[in-house]
Amino acid sequence: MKKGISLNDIASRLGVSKTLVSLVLNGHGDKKGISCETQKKVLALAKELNYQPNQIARGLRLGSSKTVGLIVADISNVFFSRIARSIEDAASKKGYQVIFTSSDEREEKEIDLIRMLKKRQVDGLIIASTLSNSDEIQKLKKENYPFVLVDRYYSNIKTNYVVSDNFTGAYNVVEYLINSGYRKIGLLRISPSHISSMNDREQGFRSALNKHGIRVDRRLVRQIPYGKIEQSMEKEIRDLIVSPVSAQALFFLNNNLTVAGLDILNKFGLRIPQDIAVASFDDIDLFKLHYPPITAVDQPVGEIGKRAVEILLNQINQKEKKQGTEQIKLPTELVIRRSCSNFIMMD
Amino acid sequence: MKKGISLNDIASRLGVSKTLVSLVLNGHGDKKGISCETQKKVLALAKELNYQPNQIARGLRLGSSKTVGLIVADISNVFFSRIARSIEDAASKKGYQVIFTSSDEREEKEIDLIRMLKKRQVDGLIIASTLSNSDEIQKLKKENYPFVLVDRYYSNIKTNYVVSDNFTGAYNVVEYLINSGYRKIGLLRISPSHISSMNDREQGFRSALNKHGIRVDRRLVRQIPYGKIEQSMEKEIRDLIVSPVSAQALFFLNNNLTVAGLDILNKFGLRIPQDIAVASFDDIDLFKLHYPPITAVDQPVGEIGKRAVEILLNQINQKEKKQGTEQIKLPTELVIRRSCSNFIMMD
DNA sequence: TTGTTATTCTAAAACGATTTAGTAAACTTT
DNA sequence: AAAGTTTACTAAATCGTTTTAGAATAACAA
Repeated sequence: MKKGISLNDIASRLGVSKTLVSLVLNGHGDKKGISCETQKKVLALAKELNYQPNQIARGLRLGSSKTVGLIVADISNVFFSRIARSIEDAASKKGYQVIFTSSDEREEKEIDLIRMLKKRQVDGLIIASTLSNSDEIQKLKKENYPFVLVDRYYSNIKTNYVVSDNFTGAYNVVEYLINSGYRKIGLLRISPSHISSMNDREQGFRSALNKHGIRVDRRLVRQIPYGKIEQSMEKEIRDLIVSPVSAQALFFLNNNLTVAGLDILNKFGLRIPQDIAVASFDDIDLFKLHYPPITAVDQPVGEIGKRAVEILLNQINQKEKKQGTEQIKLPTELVIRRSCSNFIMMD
Repeated sequence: MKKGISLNDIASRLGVSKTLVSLVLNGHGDKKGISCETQKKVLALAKELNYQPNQIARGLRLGSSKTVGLIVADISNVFFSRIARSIEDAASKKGYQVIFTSSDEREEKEIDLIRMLKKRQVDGLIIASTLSNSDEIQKLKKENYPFVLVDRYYSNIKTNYVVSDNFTGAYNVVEYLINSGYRKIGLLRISPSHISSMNDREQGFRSALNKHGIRVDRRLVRQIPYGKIEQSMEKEIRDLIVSPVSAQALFFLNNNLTVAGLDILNKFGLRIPQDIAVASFDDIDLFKLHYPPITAVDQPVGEIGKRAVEILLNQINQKEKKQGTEQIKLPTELVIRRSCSNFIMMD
């Protein structure tokens, strides 16, 4: 492979120093009193040779790679890929590129990825963290390494984070279900149990039930391990619909669960909402087109990414001054469709 | 922010040269005759200080960043995010990380991204290229810069590529439609017209019609600009169903088109397949769960990513020897569901 | 002539690793 | 004891930038 053109190549061809070339190309020519003529020559040759500065060398010297790392559970999950997209857009507007990685909701893998990305000198991290033990995040904080959590946060550490208001989002949809006449609402969530978004949603669920004087039947709350959704869903749903549990409605805590759940309901020949109502956290295309369309809580995905980048770049660029952290909870939107129509006003 | 531990830090604490430290940590200690004792000391201290080599410095010296760049139309599109995921997995197994970027199907943006990634010294590129003019790709080839095209290729240049067998995939589904009794089949594809995957699919469509003695009515073939799918779909479908065009079936050439199309069909109150049949290239979750489930051509997404990485890393690691290129067309699978049941054997 | 001040440019260090080409000391051989 | 061989290590160059500190020349004033 042809090696690229370097500052040295330009300098030696023109018989000047590479200092001069660097100065000119970085626009410091006038300030540093490089003659107009010389500047023109340099610029012309740089253009002719299509000089592209080596960002690795530049990064080494400047101590910044103009790169941020992103760690999510799975980049092929719509929710994360949409966040990723908005992160890419926001970052590239500021001259940063993004390295995407997937932790598969596995703690060791996430820790490895953090290390890997630090070795690569990314200037900061955006993490949808899956750690039960937040030591690694503590460490980042202690080192004053720039990072922002998204989707999930740790209530015991004060860090930057940008998440949806999961509690309220869940509260609202459950309240809506209750108002539609449902009492026995099954909840399907992802384990492990330390993912804050899942917990907040579950709390929203519990809180709405309490508020309306409905006791939470623990048999109505089901945990499904990430990575085993397809395998476990059938059993969980069976357990939920069987008497005496007899769930009248199912609330799935993310889009993966809902998709898997719909598949099983379909397989069981259960009609929505006549036989069982369905609501989902996370709104995706499918829910709009599904028959019947599925009621869902829409998260402000684009905004999450955008804000996360904003905060991260801020922290990166003022790394010296130790500054405060930002905690952001963005409102969700309840998109009412036809998967949990009122018992009475059925259409 | 605390700066990381460098070779020098370790060396000076132990009163040895950084050469020695580097040698030991890279496992060349024995070969270079470093005493066992000294090696132990070095390893111990490196561990204690949690030394992590600076990959940027390493990359500069070694001329390789252990990073590959990926350019797709839109990372938030399921098709691409799934490819991306398989690329990430395959690459990370070999110690490479991936920088993901989205071109939005815009040529200038793609060219910018190629330049950007080269400046960043990525060791190679994987591109779902949207260029009408393949000069930029030619250039890469001439420079012997390692790259692999995915999803789309250029028939006028011999490059590495990994794509689905789009022609056959389309041919088969169209033949299936014909055998199911449909004659007037509308085609909805993405413009611009130089995307090879779209063209090959269209050719497969035309070829199947010809084979069965059906003349291709040009009014049945519709181009929809990328980025204006939502806006254009309504008009295009209206034009397709109106007499005398009167399409009996619609074949959408990618998942975005299908999703938008289903939305419009639903809006028009058209029943599938009673009023109109539907088939899609690209199979996604939604089609399985849609009512009725949509017949689709499934692409071997995971395999595309895996093979692309394989070929790319091969080229990277034998960059000296100029080698041949690999052209790979992977078979697709026709997933028959209920969106284009036979006119006669309707269920 | 000498000293001062611009003007225009450059040498060299630095970033942190790898690697080539050694060196110094100890030990072996004859 | 001289020569050769091991053993255990290191100095310095290198990758391609940026940046500090300063040099060389010319122009000007005294």
